[in-house]
Amino acid sequence: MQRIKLDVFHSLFEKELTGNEIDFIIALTHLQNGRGEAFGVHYKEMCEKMDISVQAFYDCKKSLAQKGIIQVTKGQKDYDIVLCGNDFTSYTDRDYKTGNVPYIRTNQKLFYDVNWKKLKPAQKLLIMDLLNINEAGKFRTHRIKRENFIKKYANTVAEDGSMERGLLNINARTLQTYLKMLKLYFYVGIKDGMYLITLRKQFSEKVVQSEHKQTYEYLMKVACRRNKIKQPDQKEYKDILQLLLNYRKRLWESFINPLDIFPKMLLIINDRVLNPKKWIRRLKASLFHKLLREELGVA
DNA sequence: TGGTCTCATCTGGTCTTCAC
DNA sequence: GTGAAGACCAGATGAGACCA
Repeated sequence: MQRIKLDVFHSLFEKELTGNEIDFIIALTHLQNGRGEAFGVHYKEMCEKMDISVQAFYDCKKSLAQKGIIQVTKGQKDYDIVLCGNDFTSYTDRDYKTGNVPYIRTNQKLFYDVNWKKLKPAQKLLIMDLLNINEAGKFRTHRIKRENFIKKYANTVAEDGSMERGLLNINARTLQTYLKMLKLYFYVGIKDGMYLITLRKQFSEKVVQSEHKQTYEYLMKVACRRNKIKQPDQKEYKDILQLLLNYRKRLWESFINPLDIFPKMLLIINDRVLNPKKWIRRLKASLFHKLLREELGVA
């Protein structure tokens, strides 16, 4: 589920995040299921995905947990990470059709752009907020009075002399410099004291067409790593992946974690081998199907 | 079974960047 | 120009894997 709920996103403005922390959250949304759970997050994969150092991974994980943005559970060689509040299970298909699900998609080309990594945290949050506004407006030009734009994002002085904090907690001059950067991703113009901001079409395109397929492909990868299945049979692999996609709705409605089925499958395959070190570690789609149906209570 | 190697994780320090 | 914070590097340590 490559998306982040709008209220979760809005809460990020208060958390004083670093650039890497924002990228960490976005990377998590690429791995998470509909409950905001990312199982089997491995430091090496995240380092490669985000192009960060190993230390940066641990710094981000620790810091985001301390800020209450994620909940981390240590696995054997990886982590199960929950992006707090990013649970989409309460929404129905009808909610999506009627547009009652407020969220930001994170599978757009914008987030994979080479310049994205170089941006400052406040710049990333500004872009994401404007992206959301543009999407909500069906990519029509966003119009906002210059003074309102500054008041919304930058710190300003109120009439009584007190400081009013903007969303980005920066001064107006800094915000002005950010406008140059905004032009990377948006057409930005000013007319009659109004900013006209439109997302460049090429950055709104999806990188991954099927979110569900990507979610379950990742799950398969984690299952093989955790169960030490080093060279899985490709046919069995594809069959199990297809099973997971076929049973997606039932899995969605239940609290069954498909990852729990893989060790059970290995246990049955090796029922006569007492020493797990001597187990034959392979996938068997027919057996997986049987166990999955049992777990789901399907006759 | 014990020695060796590799991997995962953490700590402390330094360098770099950037807002003011 | 400066101070603060982010990002990264080097090294230490412990756990587990591997092999003779």
